[in-house]
Amino acid sequence: MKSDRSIQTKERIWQTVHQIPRGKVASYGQIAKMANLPGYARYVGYVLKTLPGDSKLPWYRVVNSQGSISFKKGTQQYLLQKSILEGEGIVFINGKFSMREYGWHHGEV
DNA sequence: GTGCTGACAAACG
DNA sequence: CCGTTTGCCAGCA
Repeated sequence: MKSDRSIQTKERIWQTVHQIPRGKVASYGQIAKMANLPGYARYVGYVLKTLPGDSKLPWYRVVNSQGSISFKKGTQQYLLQKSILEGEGIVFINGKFSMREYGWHHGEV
């Protein structure tokens, strides 16, 4: 069995991602830290990757700490995430955006 | 158990 | 600013 702990861990990550307000983004490491799981940045990526297709989670608001999308540039996934974020008002310049401007801090809406 | 992988991140040069 | 190295950790073969 997949241990109850890992299940709750995933749910805490889902909850945290769910709280990211529209038009803002958060890094994998930041999500992990907020979910009280420092060091689990890569695991956050894994959790999002294995989300069920019908999930309503705003996975596209999770990006890397360098202010860019973690999918390989040019892939369908990269383009999808980029267009959704642009639709929420985020401006890309050479594949990057300002974390200082769009970064989310727990507590703000 | 062992070794490799990855939607990461920070430190180097 | 960019490519590389190192640290990280659960999943999976």
